[in-house]
Amino acid sequence: MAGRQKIYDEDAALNAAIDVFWQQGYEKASSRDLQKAMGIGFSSFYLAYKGGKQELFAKSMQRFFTLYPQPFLNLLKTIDNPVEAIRQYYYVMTEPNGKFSQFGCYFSNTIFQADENEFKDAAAKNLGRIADAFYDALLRAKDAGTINPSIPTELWKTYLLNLWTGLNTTKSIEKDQSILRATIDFSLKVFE
Amino acid sequence: MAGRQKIYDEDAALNAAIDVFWQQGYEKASSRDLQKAMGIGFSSFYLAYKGGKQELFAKSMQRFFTLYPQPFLNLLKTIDNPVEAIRQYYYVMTEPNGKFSQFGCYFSNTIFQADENEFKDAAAKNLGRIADAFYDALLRAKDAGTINPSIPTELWKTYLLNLWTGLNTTKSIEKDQSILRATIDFSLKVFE
DNA sequence: CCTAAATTGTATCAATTGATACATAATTAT
DNA sequence: ATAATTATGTATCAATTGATACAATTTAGG
Repeated sequence: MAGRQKIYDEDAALNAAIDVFWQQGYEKASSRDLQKAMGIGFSSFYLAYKGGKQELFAKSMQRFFTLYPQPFLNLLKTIDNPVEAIRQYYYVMTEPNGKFSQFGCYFSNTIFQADENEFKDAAAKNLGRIADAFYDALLRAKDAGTINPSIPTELWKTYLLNLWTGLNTTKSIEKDQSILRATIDFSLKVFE
Repeated sequence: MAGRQKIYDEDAALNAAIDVFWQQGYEKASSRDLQKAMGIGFSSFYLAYKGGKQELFAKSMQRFFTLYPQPFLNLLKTIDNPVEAIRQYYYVMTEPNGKFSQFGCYFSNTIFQADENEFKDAAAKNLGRIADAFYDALLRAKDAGTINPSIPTELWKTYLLNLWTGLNTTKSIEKDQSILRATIDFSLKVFE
């Protein structure tokens, strides 16, 4: 393995790219924006990501899932009261200074903003994985008698997805944090 | 008033522009795409819309409201059972071959896709106008004893907005029309 | 008819886009 | 040391963007 050493940190660069895509979306994030944020030039960019912006975005979305939803989904497996945990997860969309309320949901944004159907499908699949994990945790709580849902089992995933994806837009219309949280609370009551 | 006569129909051209913006969003709809759909050239385009794409979009969004939500909001004022009417309105998002399910909600899309905050705010305001009309109709029905809502009055608008804006994304994840409709039905039960 | 006003068609502009070419620099194996 | 290999910096490409210039065309009023 001869050759010059990398002058930049690959992980740090990818994390920087995630934030650029998160803020601007796939189409609006230009390759120059990305390179600037990643602290690298054209040559290093296309050497590391031969597929260019497309390849970078695919890896970026993959790591986003690993960084943000995945730890929570793992936690959810060990928790007795999933409704309360899910509520806190949804609350992050209402925190005025958080990345989620400012940039929105990475996956929902992608479904809206990306041209390539490949990315839309991948984003939808990631949201589906989250809904699946929510479903599993709630089903365990129901079987254990911790919760007594009044909503039919077959609607759980879509109902929870719709609450989350809705918040992603609604937060731009309704700025009052307490109203948003009250709407989350009310919507989640059907699981208690 | 001397001068050459317009060779194209202004209303038809604006309607064509609406569909282009609806399908592609403000940023992705290029001025050439718009001109082609409108059946006019550069000169006529910038003569009719001196503000260019921005002015055309502003007028397009205005007319969209007049063409689609407005007639329904007028109808809502004359109706005894607003919940059933609102349900049907929400159902359009689940019709596989309809413009709404294919292109999504014009206003929600704009909030996600437009760069200019001016357009995001205008889109949010339009959604607010719809929510206001829903609120008024439901309040009348409650006062008349037609419905017996179990959701606090102060959450009505946000709850209804969230259901609608959520569907705009959720329909891309959950393709089963019957599940989508069942979710709408279940969510609207709190007003009955 | 003729002139001023309004509309249209074509060519073109500067800026930005994603991406590549190519020379230079640094590192390791032989 | 020298060759092979990897990384970097700069210049540049073709395509597309929103927008303008300008001449040609059509129409109404005098």
